[in-house]
Amino acid sequence: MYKIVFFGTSEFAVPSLKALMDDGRFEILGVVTQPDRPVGRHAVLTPPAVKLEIPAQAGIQILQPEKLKDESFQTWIKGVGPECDAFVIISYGKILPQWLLDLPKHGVINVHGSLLPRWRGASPIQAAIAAGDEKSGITIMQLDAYMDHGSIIRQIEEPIHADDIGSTLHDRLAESSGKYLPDILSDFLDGKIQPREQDHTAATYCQTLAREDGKLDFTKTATQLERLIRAYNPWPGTWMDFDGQRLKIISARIGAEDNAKSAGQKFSRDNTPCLACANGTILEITQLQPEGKSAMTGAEFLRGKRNWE
RNA sequence: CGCGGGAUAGAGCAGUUGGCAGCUCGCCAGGCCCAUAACCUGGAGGUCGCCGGUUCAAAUCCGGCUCCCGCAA
Repeated sequence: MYKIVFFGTSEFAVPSLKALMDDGRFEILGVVTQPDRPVGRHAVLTPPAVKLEIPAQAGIQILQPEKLKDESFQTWIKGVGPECDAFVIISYGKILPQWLLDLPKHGVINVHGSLLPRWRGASPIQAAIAAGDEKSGITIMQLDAYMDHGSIIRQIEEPIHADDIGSTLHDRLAESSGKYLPDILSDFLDGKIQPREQDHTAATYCQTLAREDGKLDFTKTATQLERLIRAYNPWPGTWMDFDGQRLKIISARIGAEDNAKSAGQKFSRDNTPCLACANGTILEITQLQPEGKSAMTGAEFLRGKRNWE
């Protein structure tokens, strides 16, 4: 049995953790995840998704160090690390320092949500949809000292559909990871797979996203914005200013062009609120959400808001 | 007790000097039309989130409560 320690925090890591827990080839000596954080409107202290997946009777040790330098964590990881075949890190949320990468026998294995070297960084799924990529996928790789830079063990492609939003692609990639990771990890540890170095000249990068990044810029084309709206749904979401408030745009489609409209102009067509974008391209808003209100369709929005045009 | 918006017909919203509850849709019936998601006529559908208070009279003023949501984290 291979001994591993699992580092992971968010939903993306859950299918992989479950797959490894259920697989007799692996013994999980511990799960390292972020501390419980205040979440939501009333800042309720909430455990990370990964922690919630671990049944109490599994007897798996859970560690939630605030910092990797915490003395108790260091003592534990340095004790258990050298007997590990590998650490598996998926969506953990911290950069692992070199001393930690050096602990396990075969290093640290990472799953990244893109086909590296494309989309290194913190938001590969949103970046792929926003860029109009036709396919995405997961990369199982060795972690080295640079971000998403290590040698590739294996990649699994996943097509991006025209109606994919951030969460749907996220979920498929997470499932894909859970489905393939155990076998690939096992083969790698058996020495059956020789990792290959990335083509670093082909690397592209994406940033950590914040809510501000979701502000729609109507000097872009409707095609670009429609992709962005899907990519950023549900996180970080896209929005525009209207009536002194923030209007979240949940979904939209591309309408027939109209060169008489100027970029950013609001109008309606067939009971659907529309926005003019670059070069006369038109975005038809199908679903949106005003501040303080629940999500509604574009037609519903127009019934109450007479000042859209 | 982090800041803020909201709850009125099936949906989206108006409605404060307190005085019979409205609009745009949808729905039902009928009409017009070759036809229609278009147009015309009529109709059904509300304990105005809940509890209490003030008043001759409360959607509206006062107090308490529940739920939904935007921001922030």
